[in-house]
Amino acid sequence: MPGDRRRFTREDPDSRKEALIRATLSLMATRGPSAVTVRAIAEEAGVTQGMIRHYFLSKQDLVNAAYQAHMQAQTEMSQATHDNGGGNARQRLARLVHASVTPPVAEPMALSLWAGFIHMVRRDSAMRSTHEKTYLHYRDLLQAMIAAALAEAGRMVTAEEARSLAIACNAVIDGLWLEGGALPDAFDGGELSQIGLQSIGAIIGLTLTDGQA
Amino acid sequence: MPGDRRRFTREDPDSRKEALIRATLSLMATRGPSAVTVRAIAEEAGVTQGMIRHYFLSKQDLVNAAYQAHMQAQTEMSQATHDNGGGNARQRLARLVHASVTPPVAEPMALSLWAGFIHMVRRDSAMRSTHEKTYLHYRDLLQAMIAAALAEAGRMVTAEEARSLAIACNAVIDGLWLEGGALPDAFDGGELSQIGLQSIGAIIGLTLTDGQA
DNA sequence: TCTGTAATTATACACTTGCAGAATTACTCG
DNA sequence: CGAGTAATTCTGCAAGTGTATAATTACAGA
Repeated sequence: MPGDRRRFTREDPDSRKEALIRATLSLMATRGPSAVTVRAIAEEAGVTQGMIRHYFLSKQDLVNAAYQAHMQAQTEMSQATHDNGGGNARQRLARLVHASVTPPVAEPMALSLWAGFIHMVRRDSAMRSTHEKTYLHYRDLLQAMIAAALAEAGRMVTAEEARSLAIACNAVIDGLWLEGGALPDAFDGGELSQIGLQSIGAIIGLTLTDGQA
Repeated sequence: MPGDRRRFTREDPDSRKEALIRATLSLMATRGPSAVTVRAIAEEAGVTQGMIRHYFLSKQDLVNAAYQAHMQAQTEMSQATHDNGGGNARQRLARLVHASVTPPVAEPMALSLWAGFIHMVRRDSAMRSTHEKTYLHYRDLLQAMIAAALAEAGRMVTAEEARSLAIACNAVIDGLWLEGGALPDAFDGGELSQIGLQSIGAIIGLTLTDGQA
């Protein structure tokens, strides 16, 4: 009998891919890597499982695409924070730090995603390359902003010093991001941001907390 | 015919459990959560899969036990660093920081383990409780040592200040631990330790790097 | 040495997994 | 309107999963 087959409409290939990627990320974040099955992805995306291999070479290929999409989105979020608005270099650095340890960048789901992907990153060279590129891109951005803020205050630093400072500040940010994501209830609202600004200020020798609470 | 069945010797229950736990951790660290199957665990431990349910209620029960064993080992490692040797509070703090961002605490496998467990931690309340306890234990230790080092230098801080400093220093340590584990080849030997000591020194306002390279 | 028993192995089962290909349907173009 | 085609659904499959239980074996104590 006709009609017992599920109705469907043809959609734009890009929007179908995007739906599958979104479904993959959602499952990975909320229920972990073990829940990322072709059937679960398809259900979450509102299609049948055949679509995965129709639009991607394999499930792993879809997962890789999802990872890249996630990393790109994260990069663009921090980039936007960096570009937007005026102020001097010191104020822009403060904004970047603040944005990096508060939602939507720092949230439990982002941490879950990161954890879910990290062991694939170690084995898959394409994912590893994406990973390193994203990480170093962020750190370079941070290093440039630190150097600019210091120059603004009349302090010139060597590239080597700037690198060390960037690694240190990046560690503070990553650490707070990690702790906020792992124990979301252990910190007051704004506490992590406040601590981040103070510590990074202390490390580079500038005050970043004026204008804050 | 007799003899086509695999030979075995009866072993101490504790050593069998330990072997299964070690196998679980090894698989989780090297090949990720998806590789942690009853058959793989059994092979790694040199037994047949029946042993898992003979010594544990379920595979999940074994995984929980492995997580607890790992966390306890990590705690004991930092505890040992803290207790050992003399020196003043400032020097002991420096040793703790150094130990926390160098092997065997900070290494790629430890990061993989952490990532593999973290999404289970979110759902399983027993694991979550272990997680929080371990984390807060370490942070309290750090906070006490920071307060002691400051007191030694004649600076008294309120509990609130000490808490903030401990969170910040913990973030530096976690961040360096994370970066060292995620990109093991991106840093020179001793670089992370050096950066950690300098940054934490800057945050709390003490010099921790004398006697270092 | 022999027997009892618990440790260990081996086998079976129901279920899930990723993947492949056939069947069907919605839309495009003449 | 009617045919072609590609998107989508559907069904099946071999391999792998955790668990349950039966079959065997090593060892302790009489």
